[in-house]
Amino acid sequence: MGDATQSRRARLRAEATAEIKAIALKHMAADGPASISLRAIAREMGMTAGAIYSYFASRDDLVAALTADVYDSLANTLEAAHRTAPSGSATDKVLAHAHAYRKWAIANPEEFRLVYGDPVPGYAAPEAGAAQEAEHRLCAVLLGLVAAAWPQAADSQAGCDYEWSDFRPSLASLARESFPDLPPAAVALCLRFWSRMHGLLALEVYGHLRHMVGDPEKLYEADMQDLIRTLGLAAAGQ
Amino acid sequence: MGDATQSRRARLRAEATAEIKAIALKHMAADGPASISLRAIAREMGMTAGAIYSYFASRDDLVAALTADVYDSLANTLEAAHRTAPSGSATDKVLAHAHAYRKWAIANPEEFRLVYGDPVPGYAAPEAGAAQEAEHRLCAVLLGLVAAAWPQAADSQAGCDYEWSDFRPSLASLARESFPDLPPAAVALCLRFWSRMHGLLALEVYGHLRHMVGDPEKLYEADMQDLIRTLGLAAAGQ
DNA sequence: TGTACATCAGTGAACGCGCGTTCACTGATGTAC
DNA sequence: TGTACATCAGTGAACGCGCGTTCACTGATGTAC
Repeated sequence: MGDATQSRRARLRAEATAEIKAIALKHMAADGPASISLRAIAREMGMTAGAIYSYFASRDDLVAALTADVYDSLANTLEAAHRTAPSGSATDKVLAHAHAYRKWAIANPEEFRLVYGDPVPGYAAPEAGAAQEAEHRLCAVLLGLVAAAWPQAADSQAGCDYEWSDFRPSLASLARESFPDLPPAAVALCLRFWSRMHGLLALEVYGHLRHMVGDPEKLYEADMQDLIRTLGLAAAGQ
Repeated sequence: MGDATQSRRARLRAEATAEIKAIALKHMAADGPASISLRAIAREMGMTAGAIYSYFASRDDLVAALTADVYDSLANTLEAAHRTAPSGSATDKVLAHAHAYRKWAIANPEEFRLVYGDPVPGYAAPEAGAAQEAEHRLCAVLLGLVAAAWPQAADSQAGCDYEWSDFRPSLASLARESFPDLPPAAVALCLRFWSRMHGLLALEVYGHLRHMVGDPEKLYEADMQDLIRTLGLAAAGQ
């Protein structure tokens, strides 16, 4: 490990790898996930097509790395939002999460599409891997949020009858282990919270709000305020 | 117009055209919108690639026809639901709309993706066309729904401040012409209702609920009941 | 009813293209002594 | 510090493939008289 020198090669390698990924995402943003092409990336980098194979063993490898990166970045973003919420109140945590999620999605629409949109054609995602692990982290963050809100929100969910068997074992066991006091209805609320953010973000990212509304953020904020209110949480300013 | 005989050719032509579209959608379901290929369609129909050009002038033409069909089918479905709702009550209309929308999306996931997911690579949608007209019809149905519910739902939206200028002119004028009594906050509610259905449906169609929940329909129903409740509408059974 | 002509769905071969991937190679960078 | 060797990013040519699209053609179906 002859530090400074060897890490020069390593650094160049890391930079090139990052550039390949960045260009792949850029192309995806323009034309959908099908347009990720090793040859096009190489062209843009001023390299020969074959040179990419110094960095990724195949196109599928690149897509897998991309996917893992994106899940990781999203999970980090949301965990950070949870940690740095202005106060510990459930309302603040929910709003911080919602803001962070939207900010990430709007700043990185390609990433959002890669994870939540159509699959890359011809790419078969590995059954278990970094993506599954990150999905786990995302669920954990959402469950933490609902757990914080549940003491105040439980009443508003009184009419919802759920059993643990309504959920897949992996989600049910995650919930029961991390938050033993939470009932199944709280897990349902967690998924509905997620979908509520997702609906507005997906419409915005895919351009369906463009012809409807000038400031999608305002609509998103209003919906989140409505959520806070109907859950019976304390208003934001305390 | 030598009826029976000439319409034989016309019928065969219509059947072949429909088959081309059906196969295109089927391929899209398997591999995303990028996988719509004239050659693959011709192969599956036992024809030569060039034969497709008897029915569509180009691949873009096929995609445009597909998109128009899908928008039309969705608009027809939702308009029918509005017309045949069990009673005229706002609650019944909202639930009928929500059911019809989900039923359509789950029965036709390819269609849902074509409209709400990634674009077909290399396809530039025409600026004005059947798609825009159908989108208009969809907005009109949603506005009708909110108009029916507004007398009861207005109170729950008291905190929402909207101006007409918050919306794009096309949407604002559609709302003001069709329902002159509706305030801007009702249009916002309309978009939020749409996005609320969309969130759960998009997650389900794209497979993100598969690892979470056994019966996504139950979650969707629960969310719609919650919506009804928080809007202050009368419960479903009257 | 029969014949001459028009229509037009479908053929088969060809075009040029961009793709992922392989392979023998070059040459600069880094390592060991 | 200098030399011999190893590593490895990148080259350039080639492969086979599927694609959209064009084009001159054939032959069955439909039309007009």
